Amino acid sequence: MPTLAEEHLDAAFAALADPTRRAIVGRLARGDATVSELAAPFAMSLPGISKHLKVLERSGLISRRRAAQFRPCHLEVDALDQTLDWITTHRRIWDERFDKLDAHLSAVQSGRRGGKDAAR
Amino acid sequence: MPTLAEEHLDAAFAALADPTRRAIVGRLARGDATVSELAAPFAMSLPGISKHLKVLERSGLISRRRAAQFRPCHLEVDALDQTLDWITTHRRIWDERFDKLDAHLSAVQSGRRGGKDAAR
DNA sequence: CCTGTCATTAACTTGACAGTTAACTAACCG
DNA sequence: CGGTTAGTTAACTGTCAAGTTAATGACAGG
Repeated sequence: MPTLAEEHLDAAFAALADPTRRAIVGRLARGDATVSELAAPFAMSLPGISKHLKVLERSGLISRRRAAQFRPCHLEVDALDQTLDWITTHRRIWDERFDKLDAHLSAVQSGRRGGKDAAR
Repeated sequence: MPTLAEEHLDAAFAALADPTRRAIVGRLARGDATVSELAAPFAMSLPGISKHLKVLERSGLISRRRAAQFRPCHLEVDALDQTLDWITTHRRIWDERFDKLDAHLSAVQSGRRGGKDAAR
């Protein structure tokens, strides 16, 4: 039973797994842009870009509004932050693991009291 | 022509897009583990887990060694950091955009000199 | 050496996604 | 109204990934 946050991470990470979409996110980090503006750097049909934008929108990473015949795209930085949070959290857990190992080694070096849990 | 780093990001983000694989990474952040240990929490066949591990390994997020008939898995935190770097970089670009906007607004408020670049 | 344990490979099914072209919708502009 | 610009939807193709079961490899230990 995946939580809602989990499902959102699925979509956000999957969206970021494509280089075209990462480039689009990179562009939008500098400010909103229309579909044509976003498409310009790529040797890809407009429908192709449109699909990428739909993927990004479903993932919550971008939103779109209507302005005349344009559809300006906007980076939703909160969604990006959720992916950031997941990674930093687990990165931190990893670091804490080393802290514990260091503490253990220090204890062993000074106290010299048994080697339980040394290696699996 | 995607750079090597780009390709690696493709694989790393794609690997993290799956909840099972994220859970495996989460487990490995707490320390190395064998395939069976990693598989235990999941209602999935062992070959299924094996495939996920292969995806994680190809992405560079984990490595495996051999110890008797076990294949202990190890989190490669550098690969995780690369994804972290990509996101933080673009997150920072986004923040700087606001800085510029603020500067612009301040300038407008004090100096009152023309509205170039107001909206696209 | 043969049996059990740990794990992978093989073969297959199913479903999703990237990309295309062609056709369509929506809105401005003259 | 008709044309133009901006973008999406439809239909189709090819590729790749997730999951399964069944068979196979690698190693420890009596």
